[in-house]
Amino acid sequence: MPKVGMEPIRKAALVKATIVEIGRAGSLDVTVSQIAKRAGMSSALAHHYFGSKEEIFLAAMRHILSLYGAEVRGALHLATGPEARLKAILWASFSPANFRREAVGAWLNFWVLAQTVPEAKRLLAVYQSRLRTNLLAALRPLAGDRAEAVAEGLGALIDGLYLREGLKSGLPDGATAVATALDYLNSQ
Amino acid sequence: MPKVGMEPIRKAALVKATIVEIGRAGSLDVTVSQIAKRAGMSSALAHHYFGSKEEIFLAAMRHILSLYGAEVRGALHLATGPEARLKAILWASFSPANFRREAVGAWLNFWVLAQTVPEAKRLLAVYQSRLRTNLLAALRPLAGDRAEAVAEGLGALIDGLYLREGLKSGLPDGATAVATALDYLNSQ
DNA sequence: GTTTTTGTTGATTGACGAGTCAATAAACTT
DNA sequence: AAGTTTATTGACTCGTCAATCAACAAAAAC
Repeated sequence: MPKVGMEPIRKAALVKATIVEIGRAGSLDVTVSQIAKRAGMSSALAHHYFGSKEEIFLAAMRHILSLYGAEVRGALHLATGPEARLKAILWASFSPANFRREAVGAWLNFWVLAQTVPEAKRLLAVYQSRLRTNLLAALRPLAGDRAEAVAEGLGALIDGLYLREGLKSGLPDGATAVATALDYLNSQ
Repeated sequence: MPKVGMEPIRKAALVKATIVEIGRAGSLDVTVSQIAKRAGMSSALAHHYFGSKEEIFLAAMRHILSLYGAEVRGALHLATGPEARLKAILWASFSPANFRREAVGAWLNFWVLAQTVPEAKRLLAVYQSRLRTNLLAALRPLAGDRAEAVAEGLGALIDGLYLREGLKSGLPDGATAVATALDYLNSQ
């Protein structure tokens, strides 16, 4: 039943399945077969489209990062004024879409991937510097020359809250995370 | 040349080698053979003493955690007054011993391990609650009923700074990390 | 209507790695 | 001195998994 134009569909399914499987397993120890099975195809097909397991992982990482980026951009678009922009970034970071368990699990593992795979490191660096730029732009009118330091701290705080979320047993709780981050902000 | 009483020596060597190898590899994809080789013995001997790879990992994790705990306890012992105690915790967290690249790399990977291995999760939870208790005790005289929230934020901030350190290319820089955390504190 | 491109998979290869075993030997016990 | 415990390893088993291949099918191109 080979229909033409399957490539993007298959690829998207694989990316989605990869994120789910990594979230499930809690590690990168996920076989191509598992991923392919969840995406409803043979492992050979997964290799056919992506060439290697590493490429699959990288595509999944790009996807998560671009989802996050889109969400931030969208929220930023609606926000006027520095405070609103900061809030928008925080809400987007801890929005249900980014803060679901699978995504957080995947995120943590991409951090690990970045330790070994240069391309993963690059992607993460891009995300970090974008976050930093966004924070900085919103902070400068509020914090002046302390903006740099505050952005640094806030960035680390966001990552830390993510990290802890991955370990918690209960349900993800974006609201509390936002509250903690806002608390930090207000006092600066 | 079998001398008696090797067990603790061999185990210590394996634990040390495990941390180094995980730091090197940047992931838990480290073979028992690699670890054993670095520790100067055969992989069979490593299995003989620890039974399984997972046990080796857990022992390494316990070791790192107990090193950290000892350092905090030592620093806390010398500190008088809430501010000094907070500083002591921060200095210990980012001391050269805990903040060397291998240790940070290992730390990150233990986080991943905690996602799947219950015992690892337990160990990490113990560390987190101890940190929380220490912070809380020092914060209460300073921040009153806001202590809870501040401790939560500060804990996440410390983890986040660790996380980012693992990814950075340059040398570890504990001083800057402490400064960022102190900055957070002062403003609260 | 044949050739080429695209989609698809079952079977296979080749490597690697955790854990076991049998064997060897030194050191303690009685 | 015989027996037991501890230390130690090379060789082996058994499973797993990434990646490849050969083959088949449908659509598109020519």
